Amino acid sequence: MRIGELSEHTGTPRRLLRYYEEQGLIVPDRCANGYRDYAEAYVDRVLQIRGLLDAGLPTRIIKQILPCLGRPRTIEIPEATPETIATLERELDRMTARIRCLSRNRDAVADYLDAVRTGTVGAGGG
Amino acid sequence: MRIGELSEHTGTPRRLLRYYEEQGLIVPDRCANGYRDYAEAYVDRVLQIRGLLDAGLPTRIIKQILPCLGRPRTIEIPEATPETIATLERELDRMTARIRCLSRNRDAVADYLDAVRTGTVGAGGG
DNA sequence: GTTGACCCTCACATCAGTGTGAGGGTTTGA
DNA sequence: TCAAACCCTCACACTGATGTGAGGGTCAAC
Repeated sequence: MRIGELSEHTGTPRRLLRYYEEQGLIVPDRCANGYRDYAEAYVDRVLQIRGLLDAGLPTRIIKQILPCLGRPRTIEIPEATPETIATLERELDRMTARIRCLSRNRDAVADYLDAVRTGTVGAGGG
Repeated sequence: MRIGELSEHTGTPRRLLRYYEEQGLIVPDRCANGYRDYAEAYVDRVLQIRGLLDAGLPTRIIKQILPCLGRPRTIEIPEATPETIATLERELDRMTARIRCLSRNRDAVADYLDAVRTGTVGAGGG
């Protein structure tokens, strides 16, 4: 599919699809006329990229973790340099920390909203 | 405590402590000479702010969720305008989505690293 | 062969978070 | 009084993710 179609399917501006490519996150084929040609799988890939970006990961890191996602059975171990492994281990820790932080704060916000909705504050509601 | 001390305790550049203040995330007292004077509790607060920033939340949102954190028993319901409530509900959803996305990808990275470490790929390890 | 909807490559602009430094006051200690 | 180590307020600059537009090619429909 071409960039316009992918843009629609993923709700992502064309500009960003080109940007992700510039950052090496996606590498679409090219038609004879120079148009980008995306495989079907890029819909999920782009959605994943956007989710990770939204979660605070920079494109540089996303680029490194993308290769180990999506095909748990066909992991390409040979592609993993010791350097990449180290980066992944570091990022694994950071992601875990992020999840913990987000979870804690999410729960707190949820508790707050609960209290607001029931008009209750623990002080007895009055 | 003064800004230098808070900076040390939180590993946060002075510049950023001033920036967080500029964004309304923290509001230190001032000494007679104009120096900022931070209560002990700001250490945790700043750490929390940095965790949320790292998780992708912008200061604008952090500012809104901060008031409902830290004191689950003394929530100040009256401070919650309907607008704030709506924002919080929206952010709650987004945080949940972020957590899901991060968890899924975290697990995938963990699986990948596991496979690399055991030299196993399902293909038999080469 | 012209129009309109696509696509392309720049390239400048914006916003948030952060670095860095200029220019200057305060406090502490020799 | 002077120096060192703090603090202050600007203010410019960078990076990363994104918006926007200029200038121009491609292709299908008329």
